[in-house]
Amino acid sequence: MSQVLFNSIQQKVQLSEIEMEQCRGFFLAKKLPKKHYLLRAGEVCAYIAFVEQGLLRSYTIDAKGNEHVLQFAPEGWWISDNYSFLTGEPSSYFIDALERAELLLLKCRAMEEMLQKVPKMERFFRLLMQNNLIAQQRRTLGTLSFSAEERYIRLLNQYPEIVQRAPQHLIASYLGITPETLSRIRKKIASRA
Amino acid sequence: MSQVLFNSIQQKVQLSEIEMEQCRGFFLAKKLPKKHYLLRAGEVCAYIAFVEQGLLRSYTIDAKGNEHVLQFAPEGWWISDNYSFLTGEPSSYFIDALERAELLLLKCRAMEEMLQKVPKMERFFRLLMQNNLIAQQRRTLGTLSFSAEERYIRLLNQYPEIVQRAPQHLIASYLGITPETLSRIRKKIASRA
DNA sequence: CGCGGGTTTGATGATGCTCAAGCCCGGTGG
DNA sequence: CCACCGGGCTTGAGCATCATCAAACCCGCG
Repeated sequence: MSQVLFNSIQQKVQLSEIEMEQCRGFFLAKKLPKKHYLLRAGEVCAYIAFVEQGLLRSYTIDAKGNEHVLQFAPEGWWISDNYSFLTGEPSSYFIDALERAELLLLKCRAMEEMLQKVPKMERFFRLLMQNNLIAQQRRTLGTLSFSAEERYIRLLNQYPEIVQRAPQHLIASYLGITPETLSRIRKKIASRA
Repeated sequence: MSQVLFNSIQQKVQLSEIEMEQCRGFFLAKKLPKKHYLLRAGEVCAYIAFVEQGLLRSYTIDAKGNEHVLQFAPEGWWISDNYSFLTGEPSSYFIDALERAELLLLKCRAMEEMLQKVPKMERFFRLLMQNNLIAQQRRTLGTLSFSAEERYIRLLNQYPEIVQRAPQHLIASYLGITPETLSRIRKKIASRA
């Protein structure tokens, strides 16, 4: 099993060598070139993806035609549309590669089989989802409590590498502001420093 | 085991009579009068609470002294501070009762034992967390995509009973707007109807 | 070398906040 | 039973933040 994935799992549950080996078979390696899509709105999200290398993002396009970045996923992160994956309903999200990426895909069926065979993975995914939920709640509160500038600074502090690697207008979209506003915020911060 | 809890679990996993019976023992019944607290910021969140009856809410007070409602929890919902519960760190949330409530509490230790004894519950909590995550992501996108008025109307459609039961200034706080703004929005909507 | 996407800059405007005051209503004490 | 108190909701005026629209600029790439 890949070292990156191994570490990610080992942080939350202890798997034996054998269990690790058993898990390996359920994942499907995939390379995704820059700008290529893993998922498009309208399709059913067939897999949960673990990012070994590269940078992905998920986003949606709302009724007014505006794009909103939901998530960035660099190495060591998972990305998918949980709703579509769980229910089998068509997704309303897009997932694409901002940098060429190497992924480990887990299809729905394969995941179920893995959870049967290695029950500890049920616990792993429970903890994964729980941690994602905690982070998402923080983000929600952040958008309620803080100004655009404060949110940008918080993002800079928490995920500097993402701010580095993603183009600025996508950072703006993630923060829920326009590219113009982000540009002005950066100017203002720079003038203070 | 309580009927409400039974239904909530049965929606996600199939438990036998015996398993249900086994689970029951791990929960602790508690009545919480109106305005009483289940958790205060600074304390460690000792339990996950299932709401059998009544209405709870979690909120935080930010650095500027503003209150932000994170969640409402009527019958059939779970509420806690996942972060504090998982890590044992002090919480930064308050949880209190907007209506007198009947709860089933699950302490950390008891939860672990239950997961040992009834492994299906690990799956249940995984699905619970996953669904909460989906809902939370929707909320985040909602605050990015929609105006205050649109968000209020969406809340009205999705959770009319919560809008009914919670005081207006808490609804405003949940939506991330001031009570004044919500009042004006309601006036505007009424004048259209 | 020129094209084009992304970023910057400027001017204007809308949405929602702040502060202040009045109102409505339910609960409490006289 | 009534008077009063107080919290929550409403209303208004002025203001801050951020969006919109338009134009210029920058720079990597074909």
